[in-house]
Amino acid sequence: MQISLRPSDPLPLYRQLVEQLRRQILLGILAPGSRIPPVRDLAVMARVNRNTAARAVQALEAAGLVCARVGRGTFVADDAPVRARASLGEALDALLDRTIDEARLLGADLEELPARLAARLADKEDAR
Amino acid sequence: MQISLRPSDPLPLYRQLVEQLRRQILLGILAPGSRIPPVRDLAVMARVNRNTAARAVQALEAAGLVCARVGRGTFVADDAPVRARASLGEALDALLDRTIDEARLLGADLEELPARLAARLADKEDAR
Amino acid sequence: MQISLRPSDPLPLYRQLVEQLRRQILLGILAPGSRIPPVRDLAVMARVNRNTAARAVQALEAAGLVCARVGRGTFVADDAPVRARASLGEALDALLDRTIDEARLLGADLEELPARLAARLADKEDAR
Amino acid sequence: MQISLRPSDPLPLYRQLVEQLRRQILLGILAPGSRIPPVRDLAVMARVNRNTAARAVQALEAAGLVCARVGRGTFVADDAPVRARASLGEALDALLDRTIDEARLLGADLEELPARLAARLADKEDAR
DNA sequence: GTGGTCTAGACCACT
DNA sequence: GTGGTCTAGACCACG
Repeated sequence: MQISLRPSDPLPLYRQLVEQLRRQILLGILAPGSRIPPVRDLAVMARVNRNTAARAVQALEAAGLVCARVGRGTFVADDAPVRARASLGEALDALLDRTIDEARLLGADLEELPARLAARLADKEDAR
Repeated sequence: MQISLRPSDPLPLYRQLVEQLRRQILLGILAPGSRIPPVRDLAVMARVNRNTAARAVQALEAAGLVCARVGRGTFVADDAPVRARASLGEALDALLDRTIDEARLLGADLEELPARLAARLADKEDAR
Repeated sequence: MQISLRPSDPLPLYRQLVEQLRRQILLGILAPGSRIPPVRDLAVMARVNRNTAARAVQALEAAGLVCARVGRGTFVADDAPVRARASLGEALDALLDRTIDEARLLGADLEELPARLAARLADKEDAR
Repeated sequence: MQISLRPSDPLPLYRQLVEQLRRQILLGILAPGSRIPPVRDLAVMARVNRNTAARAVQALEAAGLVCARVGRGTFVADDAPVRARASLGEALDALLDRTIDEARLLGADLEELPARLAARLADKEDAR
């Protein structure tokens, strides 16, 4: 299991960590009932302050994806994949809505937006 | 000329103001050589403190879109439309890049992204 | 008699006007005892607000280069050339001192400064 | 590290601070990757309000000399020395151009200017 | 009335 | 404790 964050990203580190972990759950890398690494280890893996890692885990627990048992560790909830999948769609739509709002604020032509996004994606693939 | 800011938006007020003004310049509502409203008036229009409005105008000046003359007022630069258009493209690409990065972080299928964005746009149009 | 100001210059317009007039006195274009143009005419010549022209004349009077007689006009003082010449040297040294201080603040190598100034002058001549 | 500002200087305090910090970077006192003092500390050192210090740091960030991370601090950019050196040359030429323009306005003989500047520098050294 | 600077003090999100 | 934003109110030089 590997975690890679981008410190320069405007998205806070703990939020990036949340998304990474949710993704692992979504992809089944972290299976329901399995134990996730302790906060200290997460912090080391993500090269992040312990508090930052703890905050991410708390967010996951608040979202019901994970369940912390004092003294034993934190475990992936049984219905985590379902929740994760549902929340992925929601999160994605919310993200796109924010993108649309910002683009409108910039004065862009919204019709062109999907094409431009596709072009941008193609650019990134080429850069690989 | 009207200005509407959303105080709850994560984008700071002064940045929202910058974008609104840049858009007016881009659309030619504020023509090159014309005078933009004094900072004090902008502040009233946008319902923000004078300093906040001043900060936005100073950002515009730093971007070369506008030229401020103490005691006389602030004027739209002659090459403002060109600069504004160029910076719109940059801002838009930066926005889309951020969107792509966040979507990847969420674990989304990037291929689907443009289609989903288009669908989201259509939804918003229908809601009108 | 012609006056040319640069509105974009950081030096305020009225100060530029003062220097232009002082120079005219220094060069004898405006002779001792002669009448200088009324503020209104100066304002037109310099393409400046009347208040700005008035301010410049007041500054000249405060410096003793000029003497205003209500109802009759403003006249160049008898000792104006002497004063103007003396103040030129002072003003020049003050200017250079300011330049040195700023260059030091910037972290520049002061030894190089005169040579760089000479180079800059040569550049400007070539541009002619 | 010490900071000394002159409140009576026509150059605004925050600009003076910018120059002081840029100089430290230029001279390598603040090395690339190193952390600069927190805004609150800078404010105390420079005896200015926190906002004034913050404004200076933000200007440095806008110039790409420094990178601010909320909650972590502000760090000298890797390419800061290069940028700083480049901008020093520009700033110096701009300063000398302003000096030339003002001297011309004063009615001075521009040929003499470099020599006079050198003399003024020698005077200052003797005064030491 | 114009833009610009500065202070003071508050609140926020992030580490 | 870190940087960032915002308000409020003052003062300044310039036109």
